Amino acid sequence: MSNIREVARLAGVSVATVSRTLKSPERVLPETRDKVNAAVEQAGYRPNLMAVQFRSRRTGNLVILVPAIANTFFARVISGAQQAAQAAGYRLLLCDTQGRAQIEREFAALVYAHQADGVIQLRASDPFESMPTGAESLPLVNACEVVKGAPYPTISLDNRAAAQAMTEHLIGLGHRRIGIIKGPRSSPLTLDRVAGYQDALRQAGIAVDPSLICHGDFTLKAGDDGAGAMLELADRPSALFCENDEMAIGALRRIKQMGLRVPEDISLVGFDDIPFAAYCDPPLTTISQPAETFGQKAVEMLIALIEKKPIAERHVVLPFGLTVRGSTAPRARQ
Amino acid sequence: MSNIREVARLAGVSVATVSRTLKSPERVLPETRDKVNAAVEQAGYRPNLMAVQFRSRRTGNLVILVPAIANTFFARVISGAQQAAQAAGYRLLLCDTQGRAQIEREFAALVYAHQADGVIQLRASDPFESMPTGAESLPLVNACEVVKGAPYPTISLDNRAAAQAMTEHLIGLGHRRIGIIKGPRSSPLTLDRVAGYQDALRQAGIAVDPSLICHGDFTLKAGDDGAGAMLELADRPSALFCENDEMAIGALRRIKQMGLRVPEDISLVGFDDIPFAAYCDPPLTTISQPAETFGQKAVEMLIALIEKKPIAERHVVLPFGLTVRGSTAPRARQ
DNA sequence: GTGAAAGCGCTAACAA
DNA sequence: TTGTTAGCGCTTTCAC
Repeated sequence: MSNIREVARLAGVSVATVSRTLKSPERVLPETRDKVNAAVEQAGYRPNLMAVQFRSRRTGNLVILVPAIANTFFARVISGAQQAAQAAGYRLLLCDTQGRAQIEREFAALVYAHQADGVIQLRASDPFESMPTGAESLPLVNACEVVKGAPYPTISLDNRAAAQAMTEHLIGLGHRRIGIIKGPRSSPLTLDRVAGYQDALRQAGIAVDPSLICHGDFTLKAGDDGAGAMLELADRPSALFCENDEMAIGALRRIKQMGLRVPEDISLVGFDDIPFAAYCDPPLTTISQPAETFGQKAVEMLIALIEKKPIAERHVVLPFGLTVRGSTAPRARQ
Repeated sequence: MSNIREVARLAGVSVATVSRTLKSPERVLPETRDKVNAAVEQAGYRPNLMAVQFRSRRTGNLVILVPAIANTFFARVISGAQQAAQAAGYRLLLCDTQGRAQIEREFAALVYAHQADGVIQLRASDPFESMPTGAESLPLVNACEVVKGAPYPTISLDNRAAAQAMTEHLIGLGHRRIGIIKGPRSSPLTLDRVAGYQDALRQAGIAVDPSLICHGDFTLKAGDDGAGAMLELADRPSALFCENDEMAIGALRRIKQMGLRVPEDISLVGFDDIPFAAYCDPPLTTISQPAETFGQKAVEMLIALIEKKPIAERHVVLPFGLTVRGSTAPRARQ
C-alpha cells in the first residue's frame, strides 16, 4: 500500500499539495488536481485513516452502547442512529454491552483514547464514571433509558405517562385487578412505568396490590414465568400489563397453556410495538414508540456536542402512542 | 489529557522507559516501574490509542458486516462473535449494511485504511471487490451465507441437506403438495434450500410444481403475502415451508385469518429457530442452527488470518437440527 | 536496564 | 497556488 509521498513523487508535487487536493480541492489548480488524482489512481492510494485521524484528532466514529442488540426495539433505534450517522459523515461503532458496566467502560474508553469522538448510551448509567479526570466533559448522549437530572443531553419517552395511559385503557374496559410484569430493579425506566401504572389505579380509586406486581427481565421467558405466577393467584387479575412486548408474548403462551383465552378471559398488553406484536394471536395492544427517532436524535445531538454547535433542547421527550389491537377487551362478567 | 512525555517528566525517566513499562514491564526494574506507574496514576494518563495503533499498525478492531441487525438470527450470530472477540482482546465494529454493497464497501475500506484489522461478511458477496490492488489478500471471513468456491475461509450450514431433511419430514407426514416461500433471487442460500426441497420431492417421486414456489424477502410481511398467494391456489398445498421463521410467523397469521388451522388444515415450518418460534401458537417446527457458533468461529478464523496462524479447516460446515414442534401434523384426509 | 533519536503517514502553519 | 517544515504521541532500534 502506497503512501502520500509516493503519490507526491508520481505527480511531481509536494505531499502538502496531495493532502490539499484530497481535503480541499478548491484550493488547488485544476491541472495540478488532475495530476494528483491520476497519481492517486495509479498508485492505488488510500489515505491511512489511522494517520489522518491521529493528526487531525478527529475520528468520525461514534460509539453506541446497546444493552442487547437482540432486542427488537433496540434494533430499530440502531437503524435510526445508523442512518443519521451516515448522513452526517460519521460511522457507528456498535457495542452489545449485555448491560455490563465493564464492557461499557471499555468501549467508552475508546473516546478517551481518541478512537471515537463520542458515545451514545442507551442505558441509565454513566459509562465514564470512575474514569480519569476530565472524562465527565466528554461528548455523551443518553437515550431511551435515561439518568434523571443527567448533566448530559437525554432523549427519552414519558414512560410514566405512557404506562398511565395504558393502565387507563384497561380500567376503561372495566378491569380493576390489573397485574404488571416489570423490568429489573436496577432500571429507572421500569420505576417510571410502575409509577404511571399506580397513578392510574389511584386516580380510579383502585388500591395498589403488591401481589400483582411481578419482576421480570424483558425476555420471553420472564413473561412466561411471570404470567404463570400471576395466574395462580387465588384472586387472579383480569388484565396483565407487561413492560415490553417480548414479555407479553411470553405471557401469551403461558396464558393459553393454562387454558385461558386472550382477550375473553384476560386482557394482555405490552410496550414498544415490536414487529412481532402485530403478528401475535391475538395481535397485541401496546405502546408504540418512535424507536428510529431515538437513534436519529441521539446521533444529531452527539454530533452537535462534538462539533460544539448549540443544542436547542438538551432533554428531548418523544411522543408515545397507544396502539389498540385485539388483545384487550371489556372485562367479562364473572 | 496528558501524554507520554508528561509522564516521563513526572517519573524522571525517558519516554522510552514509560513505553516499555506499559508494554513489557518485565524489561524494566521494579523500582523504575513503580515510579512510572505512580506518575501514570498522578497524571491520569491514558495512552492515545490513535497514536499507539498508528505506530504499531494494529488496531484490534474487527468489522462485522450484518445484512440486518434487526433479524433475530443475526443477533445471535453477533452475540457469539462479540464474545469470541472479547476473549481474544479484539473489539467488534458492527455494521448494519441493509444488504447494500455501497455500505459494505465503505466499512470494508476501514481495513484498507488501517482502521480495522479484518472483516467478517455475513452475506454472499465480496466487500473488497473493486478495491485497489492488493485488497484481495486482506483478512476476510465469510459466514452464514457464503460464496461458493470462495478464496477466503467460510463457515456455513449445509442448507441443501437441511431443506431436504425438513421436506422429508413433511413428506413423511403424508404431504405431497408442499409450498415453499423462498428468499430473494440474489441469495445463494435460498437456491440451496430450494434445491434441497426439490431433492426430497424428486426422491419421493413427487413432481416439482413451480406454482408452489414463491419469492419473499425474509420479512414477516413477505410470509403473510406469500401465504395469501399460496392459499388462493385452486389446488392449494397442505404444507408450507418458509425459508426463515419470520416469514413462517407472517404466514401463520394469514393462514389463521383465512380461517384455516395449523397444523390440522395445513402444516407450517420455518428455518433458524429464533426465540419467537417456540412462542408461536402453535409452536413452530423449524431447522435449528448454532447461530452463536457461526459468530464465534468466524472471529476465531479471522484472528488466525490476521495473526498469520495456521487454519486447520478453511471451509467449516456447521450441523443443523430438525426441531419438531406443534406446527406440523399428518396430512388430513380430504 | 535505560536513554537518545529516528520516524510511522499525515496535516497545517508559514514562507515563497 | 504551491512547497518547506515542524510536529501529532508513540514505539523501537541502537548505543551506552
